[in-house]
Amino acid sequence: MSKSASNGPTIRDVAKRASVGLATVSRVINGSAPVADETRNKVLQAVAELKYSPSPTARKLSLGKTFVISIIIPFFTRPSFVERLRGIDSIMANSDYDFIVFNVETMEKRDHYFSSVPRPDRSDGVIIVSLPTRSEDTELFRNKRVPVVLIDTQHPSLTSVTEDSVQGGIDATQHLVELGHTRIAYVSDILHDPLAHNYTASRNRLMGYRHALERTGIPFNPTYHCFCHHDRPTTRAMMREVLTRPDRPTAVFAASDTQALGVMEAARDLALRVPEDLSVVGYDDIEIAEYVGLTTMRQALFESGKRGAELMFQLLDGQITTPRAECLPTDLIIRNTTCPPQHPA
Amino acid sequence: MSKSASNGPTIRDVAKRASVGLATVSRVINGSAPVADETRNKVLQAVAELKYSPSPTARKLSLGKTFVISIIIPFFTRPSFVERLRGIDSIMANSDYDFIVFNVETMEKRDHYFSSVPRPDRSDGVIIVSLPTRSEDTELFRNKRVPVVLIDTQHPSLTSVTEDSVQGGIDATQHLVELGHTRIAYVSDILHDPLAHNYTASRNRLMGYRHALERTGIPFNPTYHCFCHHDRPTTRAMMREVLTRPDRPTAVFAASDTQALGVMEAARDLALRVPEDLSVVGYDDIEIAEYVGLTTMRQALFESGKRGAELMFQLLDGQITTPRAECLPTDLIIRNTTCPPQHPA
DNA sequence: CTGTTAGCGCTTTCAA
DNA sequence: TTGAAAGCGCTAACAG
Repeated sequence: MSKSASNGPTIRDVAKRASVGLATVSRVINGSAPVADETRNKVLQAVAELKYSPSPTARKLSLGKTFVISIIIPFFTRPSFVERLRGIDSIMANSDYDFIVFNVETMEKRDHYFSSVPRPDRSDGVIIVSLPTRSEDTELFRNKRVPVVLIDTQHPSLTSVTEDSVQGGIDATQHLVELGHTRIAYVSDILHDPLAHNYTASRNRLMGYRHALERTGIPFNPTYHCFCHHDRPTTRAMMREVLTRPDRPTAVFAASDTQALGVMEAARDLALRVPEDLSVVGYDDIEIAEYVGLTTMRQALFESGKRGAELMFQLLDGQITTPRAECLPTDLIIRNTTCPPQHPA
Repeated sequence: MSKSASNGPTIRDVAKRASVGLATVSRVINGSAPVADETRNKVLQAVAELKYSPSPTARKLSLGKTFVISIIIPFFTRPSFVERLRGIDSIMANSDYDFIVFNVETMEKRDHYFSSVPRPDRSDGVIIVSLPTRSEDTELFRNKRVPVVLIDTQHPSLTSVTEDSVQGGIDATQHLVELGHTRIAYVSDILHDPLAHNYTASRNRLMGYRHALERTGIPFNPTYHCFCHHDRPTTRAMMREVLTRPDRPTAVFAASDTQALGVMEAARDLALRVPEDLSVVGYDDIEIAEYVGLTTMRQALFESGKRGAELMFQLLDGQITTPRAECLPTDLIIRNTTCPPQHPA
């Protein structure tokens, strides 16, 4: 027996009032089978009089669907993640589905959500943002038979939408190289922490960075790869060290705008002018980047969320059967934190 | 009959395997009644072997609960809203409840969500952030018997947590007055649009502003109340006009940091130095405020979300029976965008 | 302490 | 075209 109080009219009340069977009510409400006009009207009227609207929960149970898409996302609070979420929302809001956000800030949370969220009676589908998946994970997903789409990461057996971070890394570095810089630092998250701001992407950007360097004949200097926890104050502190080294870099490519801001703060602390004494390029093009005039790689953040949601619906419709990996472009937005070095090497 | 495929083991499978009645399984799982140790172990083992976990949907239907708290929030993407959301999440994540975010960006959406979301079979409770409620709305909520808590707005019949915006407006203005300013502008959203960034709060801050002015004997000058759509570019454009007026203000108090940034951009456009030529104080203390050294009113954004969620749980527990209105403090953070005017009046 | 049974509100065969 | 009835997976009386 239910604990709940009287919960508004049920389909049974409507049927009674319209003097029809309750299956008929269901039929007119869902348009799932033809109903005589006259009957339909009676039902519609009863619905109106009772202000009836069907119970989502009962519907779910009967249909064996949940009508929820779960989003597993780290630090949903950070600007770039928020933007992706907004893209997802733009599609979701006009559907029958609700979405539930699972915010991951620790490994335990990650593991917990990875195993508890993708269950057919919990979510009809799950979108995973910026969280690398191992094969054991995907195995699990497949067993549970819940469709999954990845945003910002990839896996051979899952459909995904990513930005080309390797190319982004190349372009950003290339820009600095063309300006004449040779002492170019790369600052990123801690690359061996899968929960870092952006584990996979940071690694890929590093690859792009190294590639761009190498093809220009600039040797990769490991001491120019600086990494720390992904936040402004930490980055600032770290860079204060780096920028006082005798061979301090004349340019830095940061794996995110947030870190780029930390770099600029450090420069300010040391009275280094940007861009004259130090060129800085960021990554993401978050809203504030424009305000501070930061040169940065723009990612299709909103678009990635939107596209991910669209792919999810196609998966749900059975329109996609084999994993599809989409890749979104990335653009260098040149503003005024980069210029040729004062003392070319 | 269900459309769904085989959905994993059910309570019945467990019961069968453990050779007990299915009520017993329910009892050990929920700890809802004493069970003999031996029996319990048999059940637990069966659960483990089958990797059984109960269907949330069925549970909901049976219990007449949804285990979801809905959040109705405008522009959840903006920094200050994100911060409140994070506060809500901090409490929610450790509960049995999921939360669903309904993002309001138009009046239609608002009305739609206000009437469709607070239904007992859709949400066990709803938290409404920064959206004014009329008595017709609260009437509706009461009829539906869904507990509601308001964050950042108030209503006599609902429990709420707000910041004291009037006092905040007073303090911000007072700071400017004490510095010696007399030509102080107030910039805000469009105050007659309930969907403005922050309808109620903007109005209250205006009251505080006027109050602080008046008690110092500075007459309120309506042309110093500037308002426009809540975003940086628009504010920038508007302020470019205002700051070229012959009697241009020497200080501005902006109803949000975002708008304060727009003001500073306008100043930059006109080669006005901040704070020497123009003092600026913002509101919110969003993350970037520190980076740009903005003097601003810090609100307990995260805290408000956290507190709101806590109140919701108390409501759900029946610990609160009559509406309670809590008010959070607000602090002036003085950084370096304010100083005495160059040409005191 | 434990099993049986009756719902929760809906969708969908199956007959009529 | 329509109604009766079964069943989705679970909880909670009610007996035993």
